[in-house]
Amino acid sequence: MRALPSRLSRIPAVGSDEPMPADGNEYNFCDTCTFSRTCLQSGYDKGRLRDLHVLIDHVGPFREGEHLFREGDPFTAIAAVRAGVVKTYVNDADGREQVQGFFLPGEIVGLSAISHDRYPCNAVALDTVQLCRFSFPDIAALATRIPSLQQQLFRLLSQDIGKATLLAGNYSADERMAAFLVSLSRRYAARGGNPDRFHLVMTRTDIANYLRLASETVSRVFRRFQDEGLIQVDRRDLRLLNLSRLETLARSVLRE
Amino acid sequence: MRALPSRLSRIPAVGSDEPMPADGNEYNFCDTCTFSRTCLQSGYDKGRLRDLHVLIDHVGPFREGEHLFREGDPFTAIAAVRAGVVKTYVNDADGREQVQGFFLPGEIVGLSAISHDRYPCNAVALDTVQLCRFSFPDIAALATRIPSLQQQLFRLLSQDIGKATLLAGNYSADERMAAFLVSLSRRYAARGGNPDRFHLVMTRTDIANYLRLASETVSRVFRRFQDEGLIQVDRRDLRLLNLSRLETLARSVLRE
DNA sequence: CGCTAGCTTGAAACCGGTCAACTTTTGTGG
DNA sequence: CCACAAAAGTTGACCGGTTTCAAGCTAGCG
Repeated sequence: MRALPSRLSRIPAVGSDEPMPADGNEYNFCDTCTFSRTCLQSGYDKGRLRDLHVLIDHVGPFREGEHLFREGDPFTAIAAVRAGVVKTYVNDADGREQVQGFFLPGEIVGLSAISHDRYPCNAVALDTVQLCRFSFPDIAALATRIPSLQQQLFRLLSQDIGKATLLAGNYSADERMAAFLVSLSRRYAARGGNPDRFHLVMTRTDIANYLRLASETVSRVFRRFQDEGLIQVDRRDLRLLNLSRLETLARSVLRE
Repeated sequence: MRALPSRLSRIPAVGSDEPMPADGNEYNFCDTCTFSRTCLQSGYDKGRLRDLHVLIDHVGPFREGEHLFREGDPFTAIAAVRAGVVKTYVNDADGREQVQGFFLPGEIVGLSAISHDRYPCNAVALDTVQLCRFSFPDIAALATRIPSLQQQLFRLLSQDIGKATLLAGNYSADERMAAFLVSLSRRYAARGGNPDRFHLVMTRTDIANYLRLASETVSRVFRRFQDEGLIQVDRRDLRLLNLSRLETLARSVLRE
């Protein structure tokens, strides 16, 4: 678990549900907030930056197992993960859990809810989670005045269509697992982490439910990958020993 | 195959690639254009309606087997299907075709391209296809002035995330087929067609590639559904004899 | 007529799921 | 700190749905 940036130290203490008060004098954009980063890159004037910033509620921490929202809750906001990992899932007809995605710091949760007025899935914290929460109606309204913000929203939504398409293919257990590991590796690396050594915050069952495999299969593939020298697993700690071979395996899933 | 509305008779003849000239005097919104319909419903003033309309290129017809765009083509426009059926697909590493979707009249093709500057898939006409083509940069710019248009775009994108998630589950061949048939039925019905009798424009292989099954499996399930009195198939002509049982089968896939 | 693409049907193989037993880890309370 | 229980993970044996392979069928078309 990486340490939080110092500017986040003013976040309300554990258990508090209150949004962070907007600070008119000192800007406290968080590094992980995709919107903020995008807008900063685009070189916006202070006024509009302030417009964006006042929409952001810094909420958290949520502790392991706490729900950010549940299926059927009225949809009001999307959220950028600032710290921790979020899992979204639904329960199918037989009560089985179908994991829809894992969201690492910097990634946006709740986009699939936009077309409804209620969340279509549950979101739960897998460890200690901090969020930037945006009122969606407000940010959409602001987007009408900031074209690049609108564009960013379109891009985020469109990207998620592509992601959702990935695991829809009928790939083998090996291909799925390799793609999962490569994807995690790249996403951690994109946030400054180590691309070939990280900690799995999710259980084997979570991974299985995400990849549409049985948890036993996940165990067996981990085992075999280790025997073949591709990875080294010690409980949740993972080392990717042969990233290029994993990428080859994942190639067809990730479409490269 | 349904007859085209009369107002489409002025469309350029077969083989022409030219967009339909914008007609300043007489509005010729097509019934199938989702954007136009939405904006009409929202009760917009004539001026803005005109703004939207001048963005629309009426293109076509494309004949069976003709490509609307190919993977890697520069992305410029999304398109509403006005008539006919479009199939989108990619070729995976082994050269196998992976069908991503079928688009009936009124549906939008190309949304997943927004996050890139190139189309991430191929789109081909399965029969004679007419399109309304929108320059995406232009329509996004217009959306900054028409909030409900922006909202409509957000909703369309978000819906596609949900759709893509549907077939990602590990469902049985029966569930997949039932969901496919029910979905087609509803989409035809939404456009004034018969919900329990329609023509499949796609081959068994297309269906199989879409549902991630072998084409033999599609054949066998069709057979069994017919033996069980659920449907009646004669080549591509299909009757749904027991829609409610099909819906029950499809329930877990369609999440109801 | 015969060719071809699309489709159907049967038999066998296989991948992954299910079931069951067991081990390891984690958490809790005395 | 230990005892105990519950959760998570591993491993093996078996089973079943789908795919694969192979052969034959049908409709459409030159």
